Amino acid sequence: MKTPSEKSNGKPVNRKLYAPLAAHEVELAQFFVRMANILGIQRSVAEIYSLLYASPKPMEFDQIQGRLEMSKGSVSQGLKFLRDHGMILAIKEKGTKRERWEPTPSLAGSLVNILRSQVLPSLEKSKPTLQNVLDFATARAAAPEVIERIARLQRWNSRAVELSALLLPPPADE
Amino acid sequence: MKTPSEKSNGKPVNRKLYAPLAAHEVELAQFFVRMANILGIQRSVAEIYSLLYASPKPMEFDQIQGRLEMSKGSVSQGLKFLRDHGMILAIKEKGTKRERWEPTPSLAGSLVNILRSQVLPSLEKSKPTLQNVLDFATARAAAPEVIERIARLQRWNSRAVELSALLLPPPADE
DNA sequence: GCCTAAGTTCAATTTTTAATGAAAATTCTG
DNA sequence: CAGAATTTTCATTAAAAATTGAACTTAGGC
Repeated sequence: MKTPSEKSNGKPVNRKLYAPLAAHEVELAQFFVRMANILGIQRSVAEIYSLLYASPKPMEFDQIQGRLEMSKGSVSQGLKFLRDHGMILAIKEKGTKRERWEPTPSLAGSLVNILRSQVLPSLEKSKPTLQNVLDFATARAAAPEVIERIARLQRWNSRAVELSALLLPPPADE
Repeated sequence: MKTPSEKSNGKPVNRKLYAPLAAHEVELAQFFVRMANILGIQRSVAEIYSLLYASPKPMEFDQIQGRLEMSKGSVSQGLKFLRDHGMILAIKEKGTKRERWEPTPSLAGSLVNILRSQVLPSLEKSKPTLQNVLDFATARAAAPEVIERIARLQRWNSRAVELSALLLPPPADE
């Protein structure tokens, strides 16, 4: 007969196998969640990153899932996001199957990656939109002050795109 | 007998009284909604601002509600947000009861106000949190590299707060 | 000072976004 | 290359956020 700590396949359930978060881990997560909110990044991603950030050694999938009591799906998606944005690195030891994860050394670099992917696309997408608006408004003979306002917006947006591209240059390789 | 365009109090319903949005107004709203997303501001607020921005003259409550086909509650809350962040100004003409609204001349100033209220508080709230984390971690004799990471985070945060306070100074009066 | 028009508030509802977990896909390992 | 272990995918569910509208409040006109 199976104990409650076993699934039908005999594999032990994660619950209770991993230590609950320590006080400093909880507070650090609060910090990262706040920062993530500003950037429009979801809580689960911030929690994963925070855990890795406070860990003295790289962590593997099941540890992350167990200590955060989070679903497999969320861990998988969270790690994917962090990987895609260059925020974590895989440490692959020979002889082991599972990968282990740690934060990339440069948090600054990670931030730049995030900003580039979260903010720049919106700015760039706006260029043609604003040109359209200006064309429309001109064609309909809108009030001159309105046309001037829109033109100002367009100049702003262009400068913002240029500035961002300068501050957030794409990585040389990849 | 009442027509369908009248309510029981005899006051005409707004529907059909106001022109639907023109193409350039729709596209401009898309632009402002995108920018609002970056800043974590809701769609309805962006739409109201956009409408005022594209209007050659100040607009009153009912016009805004009618042209955007938006509820009274949303218009009221949206105008409150825009007012509170110095993004719109009330034009009060003598002899009229209703106020009319227009965007403040300086969009740059408005942006600064938004950033100050949306971003700064998170940065500032983090200062004590990070100090706590550091204290906790030290007390538990966490790994030195973890302590170093957290200390670095704390220095970053402090500098971010200082820099923000510098770039986004509070208005002199009010 | 009453009455009505104008605007605000907030509980209920709708919409949007994030998390879950079972099934599918992939990847080592023997 | 079979088979198990690990991870990913994605339809479903749950949670969070935004919107609505009716009741309430406030401000002006008479």
